[in-house]
Amino acid sequence: MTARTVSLLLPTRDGEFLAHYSKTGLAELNFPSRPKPGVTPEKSAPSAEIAHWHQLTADAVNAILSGKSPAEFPPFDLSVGSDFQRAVWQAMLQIPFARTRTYTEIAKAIGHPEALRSVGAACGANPIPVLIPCHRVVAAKGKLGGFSGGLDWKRKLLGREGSQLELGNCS
DNA sequence: AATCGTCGTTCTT
DNA sequence: AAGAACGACGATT
Repeated sequence: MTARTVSLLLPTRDGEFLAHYSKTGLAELNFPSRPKPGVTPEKSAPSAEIAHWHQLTADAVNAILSGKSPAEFPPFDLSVGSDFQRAVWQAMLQIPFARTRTYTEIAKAIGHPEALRSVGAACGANPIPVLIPCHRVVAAKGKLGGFSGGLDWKRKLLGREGSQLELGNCS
């Protein structure tokens, strides 16, 4: 029995994202090219509370896409994740705007210095990309690592934030 | 370039 | 319930 969620379109200059809200907050955010299969977006928010959350989500997403630090986030519903995954996602939220961390640094930050590979898996399982900035997690030696939404998005997001990418120049 | 260590999650018995 | 396989990694050979 899956928890009921409300899905709303989120137009940006880079296409229409799709945001999913549970009873307690934003539960999932999809990139334009990867809508969650089998869901049809609502025409409008069914409650003032969700309308407010959606406004906050839209503002935050648009801010980041414009290279600006987001002012405010909606509440997140991260109840789907395991303890380990939530710890990783929380750690990613601590990464300052326009900065990056390596998978190893995140692993150390949550007290599992050896579990860096699992950290990568948890990044891929992040239900709210862009706002939970999985794009700011990069591999060691300036390598980009991977990205669930496609590496082009990771580059675009980091570029918009003005992060310095030292790619490929480390042979 | 190929291999190995490492560990949480997911898929198979 | 238990074990094997699989990674958005990193270090070594």
